[in-house]
Amino acid sequence: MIKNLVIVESPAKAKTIEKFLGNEFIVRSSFGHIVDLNSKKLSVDVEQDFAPQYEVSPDKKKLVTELKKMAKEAELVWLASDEDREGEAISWHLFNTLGLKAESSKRIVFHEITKTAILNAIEHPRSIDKNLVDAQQARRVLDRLVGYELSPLLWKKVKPSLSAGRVQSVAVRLIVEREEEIKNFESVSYFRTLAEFQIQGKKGQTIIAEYSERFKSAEEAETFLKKQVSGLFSVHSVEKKPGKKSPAPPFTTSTLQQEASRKLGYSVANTMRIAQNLYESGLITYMRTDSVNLSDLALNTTRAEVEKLYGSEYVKTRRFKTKNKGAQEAHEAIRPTYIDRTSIEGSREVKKLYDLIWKRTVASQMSEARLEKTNVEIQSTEADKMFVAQGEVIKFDGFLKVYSEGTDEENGDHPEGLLPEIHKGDDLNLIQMSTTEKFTKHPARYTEASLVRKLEELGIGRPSTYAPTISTIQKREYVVKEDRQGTQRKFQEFVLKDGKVTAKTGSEMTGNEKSKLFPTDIGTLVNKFLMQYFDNILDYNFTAHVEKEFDAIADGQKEWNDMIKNFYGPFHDKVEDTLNNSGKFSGERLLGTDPKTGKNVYVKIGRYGAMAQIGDTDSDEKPAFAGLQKDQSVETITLAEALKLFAFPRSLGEFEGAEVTVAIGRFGPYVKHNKLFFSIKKDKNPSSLTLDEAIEIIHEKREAEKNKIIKSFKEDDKVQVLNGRYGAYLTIDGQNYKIPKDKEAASLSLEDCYEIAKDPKNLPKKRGFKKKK
DNA sequence: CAGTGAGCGAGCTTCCGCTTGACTT
Repeated sequence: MIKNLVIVESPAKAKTIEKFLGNEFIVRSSFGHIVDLNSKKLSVDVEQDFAPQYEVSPDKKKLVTELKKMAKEAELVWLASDEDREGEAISWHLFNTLGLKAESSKRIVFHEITKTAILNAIEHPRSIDKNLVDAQQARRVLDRLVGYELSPLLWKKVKPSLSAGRVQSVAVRLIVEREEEIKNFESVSYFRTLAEFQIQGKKGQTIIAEYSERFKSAEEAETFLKKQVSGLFSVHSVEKKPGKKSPAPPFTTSTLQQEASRKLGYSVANTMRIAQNLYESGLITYMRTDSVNLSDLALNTTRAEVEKLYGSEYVKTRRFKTKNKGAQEAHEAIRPTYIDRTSIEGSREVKKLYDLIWKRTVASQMSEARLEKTNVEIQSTEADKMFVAQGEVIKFDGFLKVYSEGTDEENGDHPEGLLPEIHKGDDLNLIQMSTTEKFTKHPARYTEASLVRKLEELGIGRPSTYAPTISTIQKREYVVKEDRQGTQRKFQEFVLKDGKVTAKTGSEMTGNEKSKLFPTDIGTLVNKFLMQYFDNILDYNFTAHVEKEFDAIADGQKEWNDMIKNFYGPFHDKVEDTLNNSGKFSGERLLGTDPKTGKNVYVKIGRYGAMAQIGDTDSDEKPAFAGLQKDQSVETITLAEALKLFAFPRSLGEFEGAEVTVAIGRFGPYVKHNKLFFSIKKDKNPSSLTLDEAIEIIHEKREAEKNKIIKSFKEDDKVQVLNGRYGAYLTIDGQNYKIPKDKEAASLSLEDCYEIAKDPKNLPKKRGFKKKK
């Protein structure tokens, strides 16, 4: 007989709480939502007040059966899902699905996993807040209607299998628009002037200052420098001002992702995987949170730790308030569970992330750094404006002590950090002055992490969806994350030294990009389509606007079905109208005419992606088609490049009595020989590939094939033991089997292989998600 | 995995948020 059954959302949380509660309580987890709308259908009854048709999620069936049984046996069931919109809905679904009764179930909430918080929650149960549940239903239904009406429209008008949604489509829009800004950006050059002086009478004491005017042209810059040949320099003013710096608040999901990207180079998904690992080992608190709040327990232990490690002058207890409006704050900030664990065991990447979290948490509870800022103005007898040098000296490091231990570039020594002792009226000797051409920079492309920051700022998406959203827009091929090589750029420079001005030119790399998000042709096209017909949903304020309505529903001021009705009417009309009254949206671009045939040459997005086309679709003759290559774009491809694509398939000659051809397929360029395909690697150009090179590619592939075979059998050539991406596996007549862990792949006999194939356990499991293409 | 692209039509694709494993050839 179970006395008390407590249900929380996360199994790791269940384990911890069970320890606090003693043996009259059993704690189980729901693993998040247990019911959802069916993914194959709309599952919203538009005619019946938008009634959602919930089903137990397929992967939760077994769990629900177990929980049902336990709930029946228990005297009291405590619904302890998170204290936010989704959490309230989870409790409500548990109540309905498990068949609970009001008199034998209670709803409790806590937003930190400490003994006091839990015991306090048990003392103050409440009932399920149906208004909050309704706000969640509105959110769920709205997202379903938008996603499941817009996506099929895209399948018809643009390309199959595409998707659109309240969150992902705005993420794509941000990236597309940033790229447009960059394309339209006109870089302007200017000249920046730096001078190095020596303080008279003080050997070796130098100071570097910048002239406070930037010159627009090389002529202006050169004239200025020539004038300075006869200049006399002295200190016009020295101003010292105290300053201070305060630590950042503890981590939320979004700030953790940003910092781990900046300082450790982790992708957003990688950070979350490692954090999950730390959480499950009990080393950090929950990693999907929008709160910067620390529990009293955490504040106290951190204070003690700071005092122990650095002394009492470094202690400053702070409570941070979240500035983020959409925050629901069901959890604490991300922090080490035990702050006195200054380091942990594990892989390098796990240790580094823990270290980052530890430092950020500790620093947040330390005193501010005190600085002294110095501003020196230097005058020239030959110039109207001042040369300025700025210095910053740390008088008391405070929280910076913790950061300076790591490899943190942001707080590394600034060259202007230290200024020599200098006074008003000091005379200065000019050592050297230079004026260098610089260029204004276009706005930065998004990284995964900076995109998350922007989404959070707009209140779009939640801690649990930032990483999946970024993966979705890449999976749909709306955006790609990649490195791109920049170009060399020349710049001019004038140097004044020993009374002479010399002109120089230099060259520098510009436009190098590392792990940045670029829109693809299809991403750009889908965005254009959605902006044309559904700009209200792509509006950066759309989410903020509906969130206000969800809040009104949660406050009981609005019925959720009314809200959905008001939205759905015009939205659905627009979907229907677009469906019936607009043609295919292919982004077609006329490049020119084919010199051979005189026919028009187009590029556009088709059923299988970007393609070039010779001839008109409505003419009697069927047009010729050719797919674009991976690195080509509908936006930038030229007529000559497009025409080249039609030179395939191209015959190279004969090899071993069969024709060798080169062509470009769905997966890039390939060589075909004897009905076999051989991919051409990126370093070779298919347009200029020779027969010899093709034969070499064939030999390489054959060699690789040979190494792939661990074992084959004369008696039955259908049976092979092969080396795959995930280790050895067995294949019989095209069907693959796993090799049990207790068997050695290389020493399998033919009988062993048959034996393995008999056991259905060794069949590869079907993937949980859909196959690619 | 590799011959496509109009149109015919079958059958498929798709959302956001809450949570972990299971497991890929």
